[in-house]
Amino acid sequence: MTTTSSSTSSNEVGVDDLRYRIRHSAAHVLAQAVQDLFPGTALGIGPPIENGFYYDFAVETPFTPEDLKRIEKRMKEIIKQGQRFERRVTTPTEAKAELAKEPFKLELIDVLTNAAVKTSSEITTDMAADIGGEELTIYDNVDPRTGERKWGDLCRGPHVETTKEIPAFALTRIAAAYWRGNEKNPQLQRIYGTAWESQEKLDEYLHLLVEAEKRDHRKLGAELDLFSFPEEIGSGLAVFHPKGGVVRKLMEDYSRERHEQAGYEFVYSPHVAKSRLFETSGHLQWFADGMYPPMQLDIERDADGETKRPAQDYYLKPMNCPFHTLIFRAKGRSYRELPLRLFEFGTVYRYEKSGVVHGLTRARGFTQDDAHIFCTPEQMPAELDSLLTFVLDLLRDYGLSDFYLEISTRDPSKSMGTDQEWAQATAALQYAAEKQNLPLTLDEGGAAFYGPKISVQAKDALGRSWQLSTIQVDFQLPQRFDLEYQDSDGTRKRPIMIHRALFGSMERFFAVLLEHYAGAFPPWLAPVQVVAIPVSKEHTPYLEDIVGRLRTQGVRAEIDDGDDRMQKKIRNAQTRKVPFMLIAGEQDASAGRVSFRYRDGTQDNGIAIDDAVERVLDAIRTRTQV
RNA sequence: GCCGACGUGGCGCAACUGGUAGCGCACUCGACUUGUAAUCGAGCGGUUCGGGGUUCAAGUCCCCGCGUCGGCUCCA
Repeated sequence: MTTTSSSTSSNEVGVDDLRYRIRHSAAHVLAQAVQDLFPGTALGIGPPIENGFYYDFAVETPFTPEDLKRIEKRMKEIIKQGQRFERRVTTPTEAKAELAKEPFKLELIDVLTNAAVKTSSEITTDMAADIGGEELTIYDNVDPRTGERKWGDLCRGPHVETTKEIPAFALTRIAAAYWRGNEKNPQLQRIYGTAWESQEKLDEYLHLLVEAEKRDHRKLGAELDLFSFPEEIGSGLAVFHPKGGVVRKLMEDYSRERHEQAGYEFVYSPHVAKSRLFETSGHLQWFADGMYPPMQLDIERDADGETKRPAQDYYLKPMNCPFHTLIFRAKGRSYRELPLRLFEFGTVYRYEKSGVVHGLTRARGFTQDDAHIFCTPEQMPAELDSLLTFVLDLLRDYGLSDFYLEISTRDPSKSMGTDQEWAQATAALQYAAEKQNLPLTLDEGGAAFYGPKISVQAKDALGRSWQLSTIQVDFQLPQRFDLEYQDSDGTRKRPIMIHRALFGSMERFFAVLLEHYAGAFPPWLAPVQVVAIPVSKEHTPYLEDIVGRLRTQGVRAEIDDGDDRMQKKIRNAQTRKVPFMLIAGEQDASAGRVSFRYRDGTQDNGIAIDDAVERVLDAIRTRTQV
């Protein structure tokens, strides 16, 4: 599942937390089991993580699922022994002698004991969790009866007292991971596991995984006939089918309506542009890796085949901002026009590495609900403030309600502009974010190349966090494009640009909603809102009248007049996750009434037709879930 | 991009250590006409992702592409 990790999750573990100790200890048991079963396996690192733990190993042949079962069995034996975790302080020299056969541990000792390196970003959080500390310590696993040392690992702890205090765990998957997270380093084999303070908690977590799999938007997308990724088009490039098209159109329509009310103006821009544009914007310098290679057009040759006029490079656009700056620049601008808010559902293309493409949440072509706000420095704080409120309100209308904010700051190695500009922009964002009274976290060095950002993270029905909206302050593009407006005193000034996308991308937001609702969209978004089911054929005309009434009111209502039995029709509507089933047989028809069945199986029988129609319309109008 | 797994009719799966493909759902047709999750019967549908190779014989083995999945790195 593609979620950003959440630091406010209830699963978060602090160093002293019981779960942290259980998971860290489980990682040690895992490593001991692996070294028992596969002698000579060198160890990487094995920290606790959200919901579990992992350990990296250097092995000749990757682990198989069968190996995993054996390892799990061995771990259970170790846990049963009740080995004690014993802390032992050591020195670099001693530790190196002891761990002479562990090349990766030797490297860690060097990194840890080298003060110059220690303060740098060389040490990742996971590494620090695993081995970092003021002094070097080794944790030994000791047989409680004989006192014999069974195993040990360079580690700062803390751990549980004995392995018996690992009440419930499971190994979940095998994967490869680069040593120290750097793709230039060798790849190790990583085993992931999950561990909890009780069997119930473990079962709960495993159930959550099953639930998440059922809700997987890629699966639901096929089942509900919403979208697909035809191989012929290319990896990461989706087509929306009619049913998915309805949902997407409704999402866009409502968004448009709200943007109109909030003072945005709609613009359109093409999908390709000459290299010059992206040179000016800085994309070719800073974002080229994420762009499709150029198309070379308009080359002219003479009779000998010699080039008379060189080719022009055209690029697919990876972002909409350069185009919007050109709209701003298309004429002289006055302070009276500011803030100028330009909105576009802009489709962009990014050359994602083949291994990262993931359904609609990580596509190579996607449509941003993108806007760029050009304003004066004085207007910026108020604009950011109202913008954040607007964002959160709109997301709530789509059924999300659990948010936290994240501020991403500059990565000096991947950005342009001056420190002062970045500081000013970051401060403005910080101020706006704090006013919202939502949890706020810091993502150091996570900003785009042109400016810092606030992102709105939303949690879905399963408690998973998704990065949705981003709001970025940008001093750079106005400079690079030499944007100006004339102020009231007649002088020319440079506007500030705010980039913002609420849904991030329509495709990703579609996927988030699909998973959030497990395919059971609220009536206002449901592709089919009502299915009418006659008990027998003779009641079809009766229901046709009602369906006709609903349709004239704009309701997406159908009648199932096929040859199936009623029970089958109910099952079909249920599988399609239609919010309202309207059923009528002799009883209802003779009384001018109709019966409801909902997706959860509840029914509400004998409702007067007027009331039934109003009930449907009301749910749609108020965007409530049924 | 890297490591590993995988790729069989629209979908979900089956086919022993190589002997030219079966099932369920969906779809089409026919019969049945039934108050809250699957009526019965018949039929249509696959050059087993693409291209090469090994073999008397390849869905099964080998190579190269393309794509998917789980991670790593990266990211909306």
